[in-house]
Amino acid sequence: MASTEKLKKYIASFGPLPERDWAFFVSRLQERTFSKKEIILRSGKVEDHVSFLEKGIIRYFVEEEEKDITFDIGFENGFATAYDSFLTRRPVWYNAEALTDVSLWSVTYADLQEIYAKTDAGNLIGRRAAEELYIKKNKRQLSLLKDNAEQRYLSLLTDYPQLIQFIPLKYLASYIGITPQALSRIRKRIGGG
Amino acid sequence: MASTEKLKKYIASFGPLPERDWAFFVSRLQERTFSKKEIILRSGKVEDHVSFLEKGIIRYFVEEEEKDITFDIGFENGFATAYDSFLTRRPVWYNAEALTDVSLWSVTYADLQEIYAKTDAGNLIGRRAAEELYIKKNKRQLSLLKDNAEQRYLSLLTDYPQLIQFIPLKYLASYIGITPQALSRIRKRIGGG
DNA sequence: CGCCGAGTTGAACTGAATCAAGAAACGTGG
DNA sequence: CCACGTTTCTTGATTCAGTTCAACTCGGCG
Repeated sequence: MASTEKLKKYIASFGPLPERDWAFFVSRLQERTFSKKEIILRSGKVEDHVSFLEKGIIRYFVEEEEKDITFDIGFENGFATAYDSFLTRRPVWYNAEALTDVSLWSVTYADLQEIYAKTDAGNLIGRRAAEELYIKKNKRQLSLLKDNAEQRYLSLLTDYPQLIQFIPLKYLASYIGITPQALSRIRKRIGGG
Repeated sequence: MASTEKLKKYIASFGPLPERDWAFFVSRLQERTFSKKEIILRSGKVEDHVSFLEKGIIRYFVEEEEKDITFDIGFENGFATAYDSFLTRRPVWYNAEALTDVSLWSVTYADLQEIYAKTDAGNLIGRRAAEELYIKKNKRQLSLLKDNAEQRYLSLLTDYPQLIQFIPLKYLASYIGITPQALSRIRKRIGGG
């Protein structure tokens, strides 16, 4: 029973969004919900959706020998998809898991092609999603190169203060690129958390 | 007087490429050349091209206090662009510099829109470029999280054995995320290079 | 020639990994 | 709702990869 209001506001912030385009877009949207710990996309599958993360947190991880690595985290109010697989139609080599109850507004690959063909706003949305995902990776790459672990943790704190409390320390640590022990010590050192 | 053969072969490898589409695409291509150490894109400008890197090596770097950080390297036979700026039409906050003499096949933003509108293959090309850039970032992100400096250097060696010899050690070190001293020692330790 | 930036090497230091053990939190079944 | 086992988190001790500071070499270029 969720509404598409948040998504509409988000998309409208990119540029003009004719009511007609929006209506067509909405007609192709499907709501998908997942409960905490549920796997959203499993390694070996092809990603068939671009989704707006209406509610919840998603982690993307690869399974390495002994431990797995959380290389990306999707926060609410942004796009979420295994974009490389979505574009190439080839299987993903990583997994996506709901860290909390999650609610998505999704369009399938086929529907998106139709949206591209029939609306101007569709192209804007598609391109903007691509850009958002790309920019996020770019920012993170730079942060991994120039910031130390503590600075990366503090950035997360300032960017998503309400959200990181729902993420188990071990996943945050992996995302930051350090061990759980090290993150535990950072938290102790800097106080509040 | 370069030819577009390499580019054609590259694009044809993505999927079917009708001669008509290719011809239209080529009509919008412009060759751009830069000599070693020349700045290709300066911080504050808007990226107006998506380019195929026909020949040469490009480094992308941010200027930090005292030293700068090479966060990306473009190698020949792949797409090269400041994709975030290209999509958003907003200024870049980093620089692109030719590490060797560089030769590019470029399309402008405006021309690419026309190519999208008038050809099917255009969409394929645009999407594939996006995907290539995204995948590269994804791979690198994972590598920064799970590999140590020596492994990252070895990956570079195996991926671009002929090319890394043209890149000054200090830029490679920055790209890997370590100091020049540390890379110098890694090279000594592992022998060849 | 002498200068200058790039690379090398050494020594001391530091942030984070690893190994290990105990404490807290969490989920499941009774 | 409690008891149990399992997972997650914390804390300590030790080790290690990479930084920093510093001196020296090398090669190109005025």
